[in-house]
Amino acid sequence: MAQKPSVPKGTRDFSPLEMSRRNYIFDTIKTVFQLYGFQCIETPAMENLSTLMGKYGEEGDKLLFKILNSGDFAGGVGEQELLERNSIRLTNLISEKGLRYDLTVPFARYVVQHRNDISFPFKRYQIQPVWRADRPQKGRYREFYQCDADIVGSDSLLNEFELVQMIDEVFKRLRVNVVVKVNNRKILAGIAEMIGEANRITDITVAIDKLDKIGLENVNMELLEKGVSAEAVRKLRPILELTGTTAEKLGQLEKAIGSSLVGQKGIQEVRTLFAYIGYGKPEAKVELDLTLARGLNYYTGAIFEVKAKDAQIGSISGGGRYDDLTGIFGMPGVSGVGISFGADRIYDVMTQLELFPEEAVTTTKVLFLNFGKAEEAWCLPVISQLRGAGVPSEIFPEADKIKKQMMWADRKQVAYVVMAGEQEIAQGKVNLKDMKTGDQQLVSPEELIRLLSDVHS
RNA sequence: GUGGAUAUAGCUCAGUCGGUUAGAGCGUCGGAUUGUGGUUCCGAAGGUCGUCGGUUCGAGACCGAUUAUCCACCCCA
Repeated sequence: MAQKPSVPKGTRDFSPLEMSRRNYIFDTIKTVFQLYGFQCIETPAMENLSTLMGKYGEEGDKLLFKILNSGDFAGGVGEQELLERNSIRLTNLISEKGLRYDLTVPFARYVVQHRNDISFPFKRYQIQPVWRADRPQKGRYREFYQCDADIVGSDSLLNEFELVQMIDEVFKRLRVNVVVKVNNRKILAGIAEMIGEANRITDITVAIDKLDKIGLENVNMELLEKGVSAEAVRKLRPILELTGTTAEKLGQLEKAIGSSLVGQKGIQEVRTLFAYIGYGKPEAKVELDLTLARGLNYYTGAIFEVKAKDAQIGSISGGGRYDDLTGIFGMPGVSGVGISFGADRIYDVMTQLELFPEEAVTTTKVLFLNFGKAEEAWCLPVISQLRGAGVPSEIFPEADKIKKQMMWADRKQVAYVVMAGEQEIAQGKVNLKDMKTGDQQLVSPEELIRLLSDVHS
């Protein structure tokens, strides 16, 4: 046997069924984005490496897919560099482009590059694949889609609120039960400041992010290992153990870190956001989670994360505010806030919970069986009329056995089959079969068009 | 980058202590039924047991290497 073909690891094919379901998710997200006034843009799959490198930390750089220069890419490499075997230097010589790692950095580049054509605040959405060279595992791919919505050029917390509303709306429409977790980097900074470890904020946030996964004791151990003082760990403990309503948590937190300026600002922001949320009355549970940290280091204000209640798959959506993302591209002082829906994980959750409605499958509505040349000639004008009326219709291209044609219709999940053979045509009618119930009725072509273009669609 | 597991038909997997000719279910194809699918019955096709080497009279099974895949960690959507 020939070698079995395959796709690169972490990548996937999508069948017609999978695609109609994926499009159901994409369409829902797109509709909600547009409902809130976001406009669509696209950026290239590849970016200059100079745009991407250094934006995702040292780890991130390793996870970038690099594209080999075209032509004689080894031509410019000297003996010296080859002998050195320094991968990073060598990479710079033979690759100057990479596949995008997320949609936020290309968007920042876009904003800087097109600043004269954009009127701020700029609300954009973008639904495109991104690539990461990490090791795939459950719910984790090397090629996956992100659905991002960001607002840049506005500091208002109304934007944060709008994003929470959109999260709520999207998951309401998809019928996925979620918890929206909210936190604020400024509060985390305040905490770090108060326990006397202000410059260890990254280590601290990364560690406490794991709280619900590995427990308090392990978090403390990790903090100590990273060199955070025992005194600081002791001080941190009561803050991590805060309970109660959001207002109660904030009250206690204020006592604990109120003397930190940045901490106080954070508390204020969260209060304002929750006040807005109070007006919006979202269906999903929105809660303040002080242990929510999120990895991306560019967040400076609010951070969001969405988890599916009934499935264990990690976060299916997340985002936050970044005060100065465009600064690295030479455009300081532009604040942005955004969210990203992980369509692939949402798909996995919905599959697991069987949440896809039947209508999510897009297929032919009616198939005309093929009885031969004479019947074809009679059917084709009827099919044209159906299509004209917006009914997805087709005729089986071969005059195969009826059984075979029926089987094909069944597998394609066609809703109706029309049989117009010699008998029916003699009466000027067709036999319409409902594939779900098996019922058949003899109708005229006019009735057929009326029936199929009717309510059902 | 670190650790663990797996690899047998298109798919999911069984294969006992190393012993004759490699097993099932599902799927595919054909037929029962030349104008009726999703249910039933009958039949058929489909395998270099991931690859290379070793142990042995004998290897799908044991050992080594290699490749691929999956899972977990790190990190993340």
